[in-house]
Amino acid sequence: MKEKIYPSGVIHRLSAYLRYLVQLDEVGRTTVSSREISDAVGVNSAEIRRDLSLFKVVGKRGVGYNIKSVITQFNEIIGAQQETRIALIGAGHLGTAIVNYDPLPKHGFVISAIFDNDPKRIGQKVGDLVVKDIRELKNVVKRHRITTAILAVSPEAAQEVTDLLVDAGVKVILNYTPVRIEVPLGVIVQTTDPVEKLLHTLYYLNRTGQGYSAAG
Amino acid sequence: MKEKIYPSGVIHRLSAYLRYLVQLDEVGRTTVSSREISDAVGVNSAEIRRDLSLFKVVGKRGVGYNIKSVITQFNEIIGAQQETRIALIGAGHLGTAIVNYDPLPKHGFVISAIFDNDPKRIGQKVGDLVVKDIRELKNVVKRHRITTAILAVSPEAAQEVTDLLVDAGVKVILNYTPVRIEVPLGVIVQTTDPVEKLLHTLYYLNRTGQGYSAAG
DNA sequence: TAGATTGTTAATCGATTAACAATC
DNA sequence: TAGATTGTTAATCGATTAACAATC
Repeated sequence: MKEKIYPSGVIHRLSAYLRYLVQLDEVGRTTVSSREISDAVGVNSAEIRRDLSLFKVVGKRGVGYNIKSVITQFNEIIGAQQETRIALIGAGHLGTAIVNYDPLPKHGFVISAIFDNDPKRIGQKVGDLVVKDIRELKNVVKRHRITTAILAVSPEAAQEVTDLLVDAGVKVILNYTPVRIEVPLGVIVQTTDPVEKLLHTLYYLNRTGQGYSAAG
Repeated sequence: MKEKIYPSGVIHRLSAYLRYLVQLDEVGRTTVSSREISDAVGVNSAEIRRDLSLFKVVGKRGVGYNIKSVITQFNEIIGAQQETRIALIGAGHLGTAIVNYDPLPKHGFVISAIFDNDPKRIGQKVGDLVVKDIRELKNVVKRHRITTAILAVSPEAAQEVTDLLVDAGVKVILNYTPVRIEVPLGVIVQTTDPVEKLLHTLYYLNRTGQGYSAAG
């Protein structure tokens, strides 16, 4: 671990750039300018060039950056070169929507197993997967060496399931429930909450008639 | 509009504080210290006090802040005192999950109408609402004076539906599709994308064995 | 060449934090 | 009073931006 760890802000922007570049690559584009990325993700073009330069990503003056090359370098920086296997907990409406969310595989994220505790759901198919009993969680997670989980269960069950995940060795939890979950040091939690986003946006709606566009 | 418009970072933290305070209020707590908020939302306690002080929110030394009072003041600052009516577009799995997401009403966000273009879904009930034909969008939005929409349609339909929303007069769009949508100046878009969050988290997972917890 | 866009500097601005007197 | 926590200062650190020479 001699590598420098960059601040959260930079990595956040990097993720946004990567997300956009993969979209461009998909439609067959080969180069892109910092100006164009700026328009798409809402970050100042000078800052984008500075970010890229920080990671030793170089472009061609007068032309722009090579999309495929930047994608490769970004994936290396983030550590997303190989597949990341994910356990999805909760086979309800949200869970089903996540399984069918096609940008995930495009970025190397694969839902490897889906769990629920409802007997009516266990054994049912969701996408290509059969819903497993939550009691099989630890075994399956260990066997498939899964380190990442998406939590799409009821708020009441959130902490209990989190404890199971931690016990099974999961290191990253993307939390789609509205509650804050407690995890030991060493486990990363990311909470996705529409309420915070709506509140944030509401403020600007009420203060300005002006356009304001946020990427994240 | 003589009021000062605060930077995005501050408002983002404010939304996170509010989210947490409402949770505390629900379980009957009356006061909270900056230290406790800090532990919950992952922001330095000095920064929290500085933020509150910026908005003229005062606490009691040795005691902390009065939760109900802070909630009221925050709602005023954000402009969330009264109900915000929301149009939900897309009655699939994600749309259904959003309708049933109970923190929304707790913060004054009410799903007033739900739309789809699939004849099999139109007329069906989702929660307490009957799914309406997307062609009724403009009429309903105008009649209910709806200014906010949540977009939970397929990526292919995203831009087309966005244009309808803009035409109907919607000012805020919470975008749950994986595509970037184009809107005119004056319309605010917030994109919620699990891919960016996963990429961001993956970086820290690969660089540190250390705990790292992000609130937003 | 002419036009476009990078890579980098230098200056500014805002965010973050530790520390502690004030005071409940 | 003793303990706790605010409110605020002062110092630091990192993010942001404009500008433009370099160069494709």
